[in-house]
Amino acid sequence: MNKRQIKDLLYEEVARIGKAVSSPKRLELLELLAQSEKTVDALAAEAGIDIKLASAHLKVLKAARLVVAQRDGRFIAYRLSGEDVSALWVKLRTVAEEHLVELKVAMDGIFSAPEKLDAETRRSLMSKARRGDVVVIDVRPTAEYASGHLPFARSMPLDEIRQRIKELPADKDIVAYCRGPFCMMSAEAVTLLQEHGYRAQKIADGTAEWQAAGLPLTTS
Amino acid sequence: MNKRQIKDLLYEEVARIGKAVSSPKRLELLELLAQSEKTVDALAAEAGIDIKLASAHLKVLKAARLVVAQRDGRFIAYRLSGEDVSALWVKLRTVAEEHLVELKVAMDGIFSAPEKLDAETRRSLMSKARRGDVVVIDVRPTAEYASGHLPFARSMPLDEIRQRIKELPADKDIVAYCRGPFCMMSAEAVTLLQEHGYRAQKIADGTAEWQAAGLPLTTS
DNA sequence: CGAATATTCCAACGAATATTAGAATATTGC
DNA sequence: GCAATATTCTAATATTCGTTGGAATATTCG
Repeated sequence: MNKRQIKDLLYEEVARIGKAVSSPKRLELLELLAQSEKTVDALAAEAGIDIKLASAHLKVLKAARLVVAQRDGRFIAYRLSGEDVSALWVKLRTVAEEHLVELKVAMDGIFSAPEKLDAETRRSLMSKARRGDVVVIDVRPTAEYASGHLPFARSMPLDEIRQRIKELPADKDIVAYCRGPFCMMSAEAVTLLQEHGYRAQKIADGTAEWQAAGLPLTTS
Repeated sequence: MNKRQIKDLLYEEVARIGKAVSSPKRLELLELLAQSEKTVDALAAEAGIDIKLASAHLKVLKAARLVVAQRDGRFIAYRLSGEDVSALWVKLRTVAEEHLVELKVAMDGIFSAPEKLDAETRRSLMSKARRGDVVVIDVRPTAEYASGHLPFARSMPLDEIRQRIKELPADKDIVAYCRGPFCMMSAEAVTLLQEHGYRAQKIADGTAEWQAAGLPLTTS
């Protein structure tokens, strides 16, 4: 084997990862799995695709070793094969946000731009949350919250906010987050809260972004 | 536009980046461009492909905004559109190295495994280099060295080592680096130096890895 | 065991992609 | 303006990929 053949082989292997992340649906599946492990039909339902198609995409992700499957009774649960996979998704999205004008305008135009956080903002958010000056709410489904959430955040799933809104203090700032910058749940939560007179805002970070920034999550 | 359509659009955009990095040749081109800007025929020659094909791949990378082209007289120089692109390449390769068994065995088997560095090792290498306890040599072509190199490293291109070997101190440890873990130049340099009685070793880092680890480069 | 559920496998189609060859374009230097 | 050089564009082909429908597999529950 000469140098050229060796190199071809090495880049070929890395391209397997590239190919795995070259499909929009697979990226969506990865982002969903970055929240918590999920079954095939849960993934299919959330991504709005047929179960067979979801299964096919998951097979590709599995072949690239980005996800692992585990049978649990009648269901098969998929999960990311490591934190680094989640970090790769964040990196891809960040590069896209940075360079693709089309994505920038899409995100600006469609829903109110989520607050991008820098290291300092993240730090100050945490100290305010620790002191109780702000209430950080995680509006994702409870299973995702349980799988890992921002420190000091309390679970308040989007579809329970209406009923449970009185649990929130009316005199404090409320900060909502969900699955990340592409997720619209926190925006809906903020609208809902503001309609009820709360001071609410959202942040762009989800747990994947938080972790990719080198900050710890809490698992309950 | 409903939520599903918006999401489809967003993931579609990110997948443009994914598609761009789904080809082995494009990854190789990205790694080459992470060293320094280069012309189309230089890239084609280094990657071992036809100029037309290189041009086609570069067009794809350009459409994904990962590279930018600038005409310089008769030549057109391509360069990465940002540091984050280089970081994306490193991330992809790292994920591949971590999860793909095939890549692990390929790297172990073919040439002696390069030393993976952790934060502590990098720090100690720099302080030894600063004190002059080790001599760090950059064995890439001079243009790449000029475009950015490790602090305290001196340029000693692979194909000049034979002639210039006496410039190196025989009583000190020599540490060679090149374009990264896939590049074989530092391994060749080490073999050459050891044959001449030098205490030489290589590290896996190139400038992209160094930078991705959050450490600064020097430009001359 | 047999029905129900969850998931995967297989086959097939059209769409997108990589690669190659040949023509066309843009710039430089005479 | 013309020849030389560097690069891109166009067209053509083989291959791969995404998606869908129907059949097959594995597990649980009665």
